[in-house]
Amino acid sequence: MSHLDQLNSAQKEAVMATEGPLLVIAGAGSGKTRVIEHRVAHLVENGVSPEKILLLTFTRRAAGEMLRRAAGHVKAAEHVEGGTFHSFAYKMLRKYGTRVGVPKKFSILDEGDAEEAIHRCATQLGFYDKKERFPKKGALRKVVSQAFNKQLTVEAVLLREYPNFLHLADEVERLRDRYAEYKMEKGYLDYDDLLFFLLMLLQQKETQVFIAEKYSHVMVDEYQDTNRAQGEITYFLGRENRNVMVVGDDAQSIYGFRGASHENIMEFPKRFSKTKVIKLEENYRSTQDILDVANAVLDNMASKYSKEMRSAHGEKGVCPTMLFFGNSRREAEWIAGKIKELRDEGESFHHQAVLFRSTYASISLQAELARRNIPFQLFGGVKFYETAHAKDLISHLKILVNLQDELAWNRVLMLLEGIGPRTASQITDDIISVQDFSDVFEILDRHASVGRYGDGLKRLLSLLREVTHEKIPPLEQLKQVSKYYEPIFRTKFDDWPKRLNDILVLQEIVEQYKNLDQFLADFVIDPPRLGVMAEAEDHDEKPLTLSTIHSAKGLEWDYVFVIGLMEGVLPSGFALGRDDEIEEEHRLFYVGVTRAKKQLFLSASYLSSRGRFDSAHREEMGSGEISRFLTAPNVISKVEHQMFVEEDGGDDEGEVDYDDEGIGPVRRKEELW
DNA sequence: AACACAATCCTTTTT
DNA sequence: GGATTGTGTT
Ligand SMILES: Nc1ncnc2c1ncn2[C@@H]1O[C@H](COP(=O)(O)OP(=O)(O)OP(=O)(O)O)[C@@H](O)[C@H]1O
Repeated sequence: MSHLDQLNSAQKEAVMATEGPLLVIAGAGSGKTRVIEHRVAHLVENGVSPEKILLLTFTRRAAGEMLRRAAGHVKAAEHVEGGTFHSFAYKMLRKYGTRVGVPKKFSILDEGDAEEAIHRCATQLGFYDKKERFPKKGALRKVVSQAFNKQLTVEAVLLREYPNFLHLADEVERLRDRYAEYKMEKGYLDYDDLLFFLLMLLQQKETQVFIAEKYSHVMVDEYQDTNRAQGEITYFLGRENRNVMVVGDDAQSIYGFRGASHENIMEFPKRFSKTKVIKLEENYRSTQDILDVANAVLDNMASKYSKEMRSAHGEKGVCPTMLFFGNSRREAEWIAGKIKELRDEGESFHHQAVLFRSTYASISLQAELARRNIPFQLFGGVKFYETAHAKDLISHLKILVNLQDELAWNRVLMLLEGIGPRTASQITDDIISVQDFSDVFEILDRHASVGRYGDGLKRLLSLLREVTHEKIPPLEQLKQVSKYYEPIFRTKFDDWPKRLNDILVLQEIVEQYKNLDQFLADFVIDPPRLGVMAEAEDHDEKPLTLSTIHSAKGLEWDYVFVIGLMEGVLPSGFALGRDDEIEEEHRLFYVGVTRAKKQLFLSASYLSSRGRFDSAHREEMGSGEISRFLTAPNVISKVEHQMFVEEDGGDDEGEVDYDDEGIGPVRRKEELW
């Protein structure tokens, strides 16, 4: 029982309340996740088998952290079940999907695949034949997805996001229906379908009974990040035995763009009668100096999240620092220098993080870190599984697993010289009408008589013959495919040397699988943790973290730098002029600030690195002003300011001339604002 | 029907 | 800056 000593009384109460619905609502760093950890340990110690405990949350990163921490106290706890809602849905639907009409074998469409599918549907419906411009696939996917995630009509989403296409609501709705049919016909599920069909499954009484037997306790972390579907899923998971605990912080709700809101938290006690509500009052993460800033930020928001946070240790700490630079390269130089300095004083890279609103805000810093040989790990931005070269290779593997995979075939064929959309579609249609490889070979053989692309098809044919000839391990298959792909790869990408390493990385990942099918599923649902940049690879030292604020949720570091605090960056340019979105940006800032344990740096630079290209958007991006979240009087009065501005104002395109001296900190207080 | 090049549009955060 | 759409050529 010793682990219970690591909890305060409110936390203990939550841990000991092992029966009945429970809502833990508390500010950042108050030990909510710790409650989950210890509740798992406590349950396991009291005889609950770990497989009967289900832990869920929305983001992969938070899920990983939660599972890691939950396994930390009692050995057996490493067998608890859980992950993201999506990964749980995938596992359930694999086994029981047919009960709700999901094809027996299905594969997952990532965003790019989904867009491709939607494009095909829209083309089939003739929406691109008309003279009038029809929204492009990316926009269409967004509308369809948002309508589901926010539970809105297509019309309502259009009104908000694409008012210029409002008159096309009927067509978009027809497209949505067609897309839904298409997916069922072809055995595809997109991310939203995972939640949709899981919910459908859980609505069946027999599933509820079965789930109640399989899982005695369900816990959801970061509950404010759940949207309507996920809230319903939680409800049905707990409906039979009512042992559901959700934890969250309404002030940290930052996924409004996909339909998450604090409503689920507020509604929880209504959905589950006799819910025990526990609030945690003390903050164990940050120094009081940091919390003072965080409290001020909370106070500035339109909604009143009146949770005054105070440090449990009563530790005052170091005053947060605000830094202002002439341009983003100077910002990057200074921050990289500071990080190095801290490391040399004994604060390892691993305990420091740089956070930003969107990945592009970190580009200068990435370059600078690489230049200084500082190892870092990047979270957010383009996912490995979304890069064109990875998708090319993966498509070949998908074919091997599912010969009817139309989208994969199309992609593979389009890579060949002389084959464009038209020919690719024709050949694909022929192929998916047959059932086994020998027939496919025959079809390819037949098409290979066309001189224009015959050679390419013959190469493909011989590759396929080789990898299907006998049972060979996934890694061997991938190696063959890579060899086949190499010449295509070199022609297709001018920057292929930069991408080459990814191909080897992919092989390393595949090496761990005996089963291609499993690999392909994991690759999209639970992608391997490899944010490790090439720069970091030959270091033994654990890397620095670079992360979007979204992906930093639930995590903490001793030293945190939040960069790019300008109007148009944070708050994002997209949010300007929309009150509800500004509010969400504000919460995002709050999340960033509350990641810091010991010291917090907040930085802004007058010109972003792409500032001069962005003339088209400069207006809405807010002309280089410091973020309103920072200039609020009650915030700025709680931080120390340092200015680093050169006499000439700083030219971003200047010659590369690194000079760590020369620009001294100029302490100012009020003048600038 | 495919391709190369030019003009034009759009750019976030996650699964 | 990249992605997509349009135009002219093969
Ligand atoms: N009772 C406690 N005594 C000492 N340290 C604690 C206690 N509770 C939590 N902590 C520590 O405080 C930090 C924050 O805890 P935790 O991550 O559980 O907070 P959280 O409420 O989940 O935060 P967030 O809202 O940011 O996800 C962690 O380092 C945790 O180990």
